[in-house]
Amino acid sequence: MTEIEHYQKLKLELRRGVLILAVLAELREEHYGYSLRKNLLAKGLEIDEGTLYPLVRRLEKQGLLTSEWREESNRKKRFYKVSEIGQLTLEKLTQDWHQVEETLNRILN
Amino acid sequence: MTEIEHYQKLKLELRRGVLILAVLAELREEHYGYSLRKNLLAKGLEIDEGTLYPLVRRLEKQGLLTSEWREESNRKKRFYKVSEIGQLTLEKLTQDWHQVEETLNRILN
DNA sequence: ACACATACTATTTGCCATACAGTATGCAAA
DNA sequence: TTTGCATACTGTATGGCAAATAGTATGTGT
Repeated sequence: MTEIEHYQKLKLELRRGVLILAVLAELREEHYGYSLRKNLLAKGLEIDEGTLYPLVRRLEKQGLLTSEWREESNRKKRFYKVSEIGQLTLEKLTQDWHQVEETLNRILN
Repeated sequence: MTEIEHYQKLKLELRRGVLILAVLAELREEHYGYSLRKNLLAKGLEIDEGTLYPLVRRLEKQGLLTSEWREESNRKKRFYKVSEIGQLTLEKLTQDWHQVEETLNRILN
């Protein structure tokens, strides 16, 4: 493994925990998979389908969001939205995030 | 698994990628394992030994830091410090971090 | 004796990325 | 008009890696 590959891997690790939080936050408003992905991309977060779908699946299994098949524009799509528990979890995680942010920035100085 | 356990796990995920960056940053100055851990703790980042030691071992294997056994205060300790490559990687990752920070905060609003 | 200092490892668990694998719709060119 | 291509849209399998957990072990000062 080259240095560059190592670096890329570390960079991925950095994104990792953030994904869940981003998805939860974005799903305060209802989205289907594709639009969720596009929205996150527009805000600067690229996430592959093969990463996103298992992720929402996991979050749903944990009760943090709900999903429903519906037809829209002649197409069946699966719509996701945070549950109440998901909303609470999001709020707590947001606080945790700000703490992590502070701590790391303190260390980086 | 209960909701609380899920939450705790997510919180851990959030810390995850940050650890490497924190360790690299802290090792701009030389430390041995124990003092490294104490230092990070003092700055608000708790990290278990069982996490820290494999981590530094990994970073060393990747060439991001060097280590050396030395005696100090009648005790042999293993001292760690970032290498040149580690320093460069740290700088790049720091930029990446700030970008992640921006992106996530944008999504959270 | 006890607490603290110091270092290290094995196992378990879970997740992300990668790659693979589709269906359906609209539109343009042939 | 049908072939083909783009893009919308949704998933699954697996492999490798990493953090947490729960240990082992020795030394030192009080």
